Amino acid sequence: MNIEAIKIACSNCNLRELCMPMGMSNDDLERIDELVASRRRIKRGEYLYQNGDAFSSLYAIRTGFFKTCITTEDGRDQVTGFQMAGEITGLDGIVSDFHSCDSVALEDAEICVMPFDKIEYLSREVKALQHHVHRIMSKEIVREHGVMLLLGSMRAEERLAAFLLNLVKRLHARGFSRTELVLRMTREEIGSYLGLKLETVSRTFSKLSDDGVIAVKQRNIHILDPDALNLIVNSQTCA
Amino acid sequence: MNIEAIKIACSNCNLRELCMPMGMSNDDLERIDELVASRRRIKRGEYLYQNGDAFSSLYAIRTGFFKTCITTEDGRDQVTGFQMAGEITGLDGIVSDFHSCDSVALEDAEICVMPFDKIEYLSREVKALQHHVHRIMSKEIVREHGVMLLLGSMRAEERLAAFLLNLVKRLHARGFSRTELVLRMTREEIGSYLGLKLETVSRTFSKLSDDGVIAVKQRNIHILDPDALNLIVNSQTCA
DNA sequence: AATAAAGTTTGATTTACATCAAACGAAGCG
DNA sequence: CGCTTCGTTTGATGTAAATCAAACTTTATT
Repeated sequence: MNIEAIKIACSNCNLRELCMPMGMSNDDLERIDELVASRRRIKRGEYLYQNGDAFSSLYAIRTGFFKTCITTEDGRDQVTGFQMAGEITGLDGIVSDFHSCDSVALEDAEICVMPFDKIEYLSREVKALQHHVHRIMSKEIVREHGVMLLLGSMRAEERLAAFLLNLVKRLHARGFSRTELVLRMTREEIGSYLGLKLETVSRTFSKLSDDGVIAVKQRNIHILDPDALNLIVNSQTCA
Repeated sequence: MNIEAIKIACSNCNLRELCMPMGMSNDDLERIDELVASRRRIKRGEYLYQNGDAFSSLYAIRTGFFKTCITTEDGRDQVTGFQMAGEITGLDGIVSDFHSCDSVALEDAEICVMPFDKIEYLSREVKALQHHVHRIMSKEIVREHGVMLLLGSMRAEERLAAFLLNLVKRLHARGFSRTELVLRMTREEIGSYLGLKLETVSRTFSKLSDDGVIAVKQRNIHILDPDALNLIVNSQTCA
């Protein structure tokens, strides 16, 4: 085993518990290491994949931050998600063998390329991996249900509160603060994800700031009153 | 092989091409028949599964029409999808072993129960089934991307037009008319799915009807001008 | 068949967010 | 370093859809 092999082994990766199944035998762990064919560095603003690209692999994010978005013929644009270290992207390509959205790096990033035929091959051999793949896809479906609830029935302030709570929760699971976060995306990208215009996002940040719920310094957000933020999400004003 | 066995065999099912992988050997086809543990009849208004129920199976719809919806603590309700014959429901339960939404029959229905451990077992043996399961989940993810676009950036008229076109497309794939459809859901359920209030849905139906694009008689919809309907979806007025 | 309940339509009014507009601040570039 | 570009904030105004309300239609119940 040479240095290169050590470098790209999932079994040594500190993100393993986020993107790989847990509780496997050493034997299985070794096999899983075969999954990652290569690593790739993506600079800020570059595409990991684009709508129309042939689908070949899923990607595990090692470092950096991505957005996925769909663009329609008539120029409409919708951010469908934000992905961070330890998360998997590319699932949209499986159904048709072509990607149907764009994945863009919002900061310099490094990803692990996992050829999907390898994933399917190993999934047939390693039950834990098979179930893990199923869980990842189901998790994405459930996440999108939540976004539908947000877009379908929440007001601007609720949407932004839910968004911030979701981000900080995921960051906390990665060892970051429960109350401090740095936004990697613009107000416009937040707005696209939340079905709002950037002015509304900006105004809503100001409102939450005025109310003493959060402190906003550019893209640095400090959650001053987590309970208040939770309350905003879990109780529509009108009921 | 007795009569009962014939009755519940996927290999004889006229919906096979919709919910099962194609191009399998007879050998594999026979094994797939093991998937369906039982059939279940669901009356209109009854739950197929509910939020909090233990997850054990995916369900293939043989006849009837379902909605899935999530309900929050504060009483908000969001319809996340409508499912018809040949479609699979229950995917939300995989990630946590519990269902996170409700599935409700909108008309008397019959479904095939496919225990998920059987699916995983057979997926390890039959490549075509494995890939089929992956494609079904990816397809659901891509569908939800479309709903996010709809909820995030379309106006009421565009949303309803997109909704009708999607329904009629799926119905046509099942041998029904390209221009006539019967809505199985209320205006309120349509509104919940589309992020609109029932009054807005009703008004938008009236508008499309006044414009001669569709004819509305209660829940019977006749698409008079499919091109106009397409145009409504594919060109936002303001650009 | 009578009555109640559920669902739908249409009108009047309100409102949350979009749009238009301008100024300001931060960051990238020659 | 100054200039340009990009992103953000804030204000004034407009509008699509929500809300409130009432009449009407269809479907369920006794």
